[in-house]
Amino acid sequence: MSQSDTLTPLIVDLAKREKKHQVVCEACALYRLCLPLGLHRDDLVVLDQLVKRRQSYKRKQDLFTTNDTFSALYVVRSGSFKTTISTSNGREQVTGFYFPGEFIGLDAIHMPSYQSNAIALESSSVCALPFDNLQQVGERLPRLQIQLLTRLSRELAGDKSFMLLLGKKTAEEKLATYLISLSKRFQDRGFSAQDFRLTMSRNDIANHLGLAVETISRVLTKFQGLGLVVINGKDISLKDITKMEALCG
Amino acid sequence: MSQSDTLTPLIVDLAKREKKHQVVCEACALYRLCLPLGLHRDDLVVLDQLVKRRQSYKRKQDLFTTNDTFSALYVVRSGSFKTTISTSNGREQVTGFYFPGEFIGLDAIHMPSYQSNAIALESSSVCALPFDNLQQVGERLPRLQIQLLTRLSRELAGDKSFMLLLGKKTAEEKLATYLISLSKRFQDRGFSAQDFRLTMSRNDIANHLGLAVETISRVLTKFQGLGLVVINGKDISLKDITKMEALCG
DNA sequence: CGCGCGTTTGACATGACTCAAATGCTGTGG
DNA sequence: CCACAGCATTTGAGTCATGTCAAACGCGCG
Repeated sequence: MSQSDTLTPLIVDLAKREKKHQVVCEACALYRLCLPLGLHRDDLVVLDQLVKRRQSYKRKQDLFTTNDTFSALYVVRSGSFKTTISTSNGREQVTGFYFPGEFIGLDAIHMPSYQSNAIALESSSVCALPFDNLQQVGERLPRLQIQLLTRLSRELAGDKSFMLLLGKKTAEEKLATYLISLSKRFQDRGFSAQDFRLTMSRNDIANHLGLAVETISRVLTKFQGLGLVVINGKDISLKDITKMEALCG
Repeated sequence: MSQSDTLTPLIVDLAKREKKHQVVCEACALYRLCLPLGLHRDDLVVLDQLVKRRQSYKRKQDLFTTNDTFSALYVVRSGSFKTTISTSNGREQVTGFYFPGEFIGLDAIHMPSYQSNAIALESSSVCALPFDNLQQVGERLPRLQIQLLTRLSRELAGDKSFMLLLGKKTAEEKLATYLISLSKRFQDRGFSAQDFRLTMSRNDIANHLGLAVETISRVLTKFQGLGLVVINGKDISLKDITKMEALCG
């Protein structure tokens, strides 16, 4: 079966999407970071058909909640999200933060329901990749599957080194590591590695790093005292990234 | 291209393997737990051709080390392994334990090199899945790719809830959670959920849970005092799994 | 059988937590 | 546009869970 059989209706569809400002993958600002990377042009057309674009969420709104039936993976398009899980008695752990181009929901693949809660930290939007289709389409697009494998593997590796942070690092090392990690991620996304905005609350940071809010506050003021950072509310400026990296342990 | 083109030489090859006691996947005791699950019979023949069986390792021997070039995924066939990563200044974190049927190396997919160290805890053996081939073959066997996605996703979900343990649980809750988790894994593998052997040292357990060895010792004796467990060196017997689950927090 | 490592037990130290209170910021309604 | 309410952040003081250090014990391997 040739792919061009299905091509004509698709092009019409894509045109419709353009009208609704639903930028096709190829034209998306995240193109370089997102799923399509490594896909052929024909593959992209198929992917474009699959993606549900521009779902918007405002601050504190749930993208999904534990036990919601698993239906789609999400790619952050703008803004940021946090994911959390909880103990039976209600203690909560922030398991990750997600920025544009990053995937949310990878830990629920082939589970009946999501394994965590995903909450917007600010006004944000995502592309949804309905997983049923993704799987069918994936069988025709091996490169798509490989992209998924790569993403999963990368997040897994990240979580392993986060275990090292949680298990073996001091409060200062944790915060330094966290700031450096954010800095790198923003840099990868084409933003400043030095100046950025902490869209999550101090509470979220503390929770994520396994610390108390007060400790975050104290360490941040200490870092500021050392001239390592300048802090202005949610805005932070890393004044000596090299020295900060040395503090990561 | 029909698959039977390649079938005849394969059958000869499989016969050779049988002679060398290299049990084909279909006849393997781990069949139910391992990769082949969900594959069709024809697929299995292809997979069998790919797998390098019966690589043996003795206690403390490395399966791979950080920065070794990534070449294969491994499935534990017998025995057990731990994986570790380290800070630049030499502190080490045990990131996981692996038992028969479980995959090692998933965090290195599409990386140039392994991201961790994998070390045998006892005399153990693995099946190696060379990844170059796996990828090629995967393009012809979507079900294999899906198995891989599922495995990765499951390990990711496990690591997320391990973050909850490291970040938010007390020493007692950590150890209780750990013991229950082992119990479940052994049960899944057809072994007793009550009596099993801790193949890893107290040090490894402590390290993994973000605690000191002494703390493990103390909590274990406390659990024994409460009649929750009976401990005999590396052998442990869970005397009240329900009560232990209640301690998991 | 003995050596050495792994484990247990005890005493003490401390990093980070908890509680408390002051201060600052943000979004909302009049 | 301002003022206030309510939440987030900071700072300070005291406590505690778990770590560190030290020493005895015992099991398993050669």
